[in-house]
Amino acid sequence: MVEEPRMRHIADELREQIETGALVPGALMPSEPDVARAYGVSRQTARSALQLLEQQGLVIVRPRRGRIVRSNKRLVWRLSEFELPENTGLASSDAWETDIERQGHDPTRQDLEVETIRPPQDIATRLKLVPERDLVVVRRRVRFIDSNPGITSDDYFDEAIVRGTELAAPADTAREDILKEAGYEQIYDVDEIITRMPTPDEARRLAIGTGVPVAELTRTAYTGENKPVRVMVAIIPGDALVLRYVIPT
Amino acid sequence: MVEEPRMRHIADELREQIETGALVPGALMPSEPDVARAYGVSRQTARSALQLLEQQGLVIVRPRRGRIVRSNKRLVWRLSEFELPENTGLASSDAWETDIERQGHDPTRQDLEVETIRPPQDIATRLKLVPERDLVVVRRRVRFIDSNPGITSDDYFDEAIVRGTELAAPADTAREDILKEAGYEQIYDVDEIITRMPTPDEARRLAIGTGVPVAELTRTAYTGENKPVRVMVAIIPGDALVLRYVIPT
DNA sequence: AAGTGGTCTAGACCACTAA
DNA sequence: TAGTGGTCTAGACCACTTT
Repeated sequence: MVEEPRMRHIADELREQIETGALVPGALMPSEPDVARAYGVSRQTARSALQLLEQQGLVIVRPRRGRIVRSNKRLVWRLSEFELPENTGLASSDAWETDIERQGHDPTRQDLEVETIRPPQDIATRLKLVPERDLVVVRRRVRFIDSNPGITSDDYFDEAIVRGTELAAPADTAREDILKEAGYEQIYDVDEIITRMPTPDEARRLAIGTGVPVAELTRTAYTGENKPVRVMVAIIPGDALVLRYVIPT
Repeated sequence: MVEEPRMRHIADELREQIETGALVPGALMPSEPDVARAYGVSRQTARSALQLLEQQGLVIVRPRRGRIVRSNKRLVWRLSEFELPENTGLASSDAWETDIERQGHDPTRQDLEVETIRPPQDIATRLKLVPERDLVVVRRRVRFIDSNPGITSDDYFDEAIVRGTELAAPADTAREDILKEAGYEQIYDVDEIITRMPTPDEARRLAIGTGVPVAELTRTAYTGENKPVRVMVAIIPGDALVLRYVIPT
């Protein structure tokens, strides 16, 4: 029988207290010195144990305040709700505000920033553009939930298409039919979802701690002729949302 | 100007080496003593710096071997491919094997385990069953990619429906029309995706290191009468797959 | 003023991997 | 056998939050 490292043992016991509800979401974890005293170990060992729980996503750290048990409540973001009996007739394109509101939260605050840039390689590939030759208009949004940063979502358009339209200017009232009026009707979307840890930059913009993964959702919109006309990249903190799709079989 | 902590500085420099390609995926990172010597810090500080990179998902740790720069190649799993021009007529239900094969990898090995149990609360809720009264048949799979554990996917069925069918026995050749023959035709799916860190148990089953998040995909299949007849829960390592959906607008 | 997590040092022993 | 990461101790100073 191999003896278990003490930090692991301590982490397991604390983990159990969280899972059984002895420590409820929002509660303060015992501090590093507390744990060190309680188990008769050095502060480093206590710290390592608590850091294991961070890695496992069970607690968030508030420097100089303490560690807090994470809540696992998530809001739902419906990314395709067509053909559902309960469908209320919304376009899925910006169900965001409706979704958040319906769940009792406030989605109104959005920071918007519009730029014209040379496309990054991956965006260029998706839009079938040439990085050295073509330009894209990018509309960067930080969407807030109850005044806290919720997700970032960046929309990319071929500059040659949106030049002169509302989409190329920092207006917030842009309707989705602008592209349609320009002769590019969006017929279908392709969504690609990956999971990873945030870059330091993303962690800062979204105000999330280390140990919170993100989902990266890339939605490419195509016309009937399979021409990609829009790429959206959303970075979603792992503990904020459920992504939901309804799929006819 | 605030002076930057040395561990952060070291981590930033190493991160840059990875991003610029000076350290390629698969390469060994400098060891803890190496970094300590190179920067004139204690081993703990060097270790902390390297652990920052782990948290950021840039390296994986092989205890007693070293740290290795992570590859970011991902395979694509198409979760709805209907109505696509290039559609080859596959059912989306088990596109898994086709998808993996088409990308030049081997999906054939699968470990299957079939059990009849009382449903966990969340499964019971989704299947509209009563945990104390009803039973479910669960078919647990570990699907391998090139002989390495790729994802786990657990299928849950109402025991009263599948009793006596192939789905209730540990056979691997179960076709999807078994439910249809029993009078429960699946008309649509609801997929819900969340992102989180793996439980210690999942990390073990999937042979992933700490610092690698997972996506949890829950697919609930419904009949035309909106009766849920099947729940699949897949645990997907963050660095293994891209989840893809095609959505008519 | 007391307490917190963040950082850092300078040691130590262990089990295992690779040469 | 040399090198690696895993664990652990016993100190220390810091900036900031809460009381």
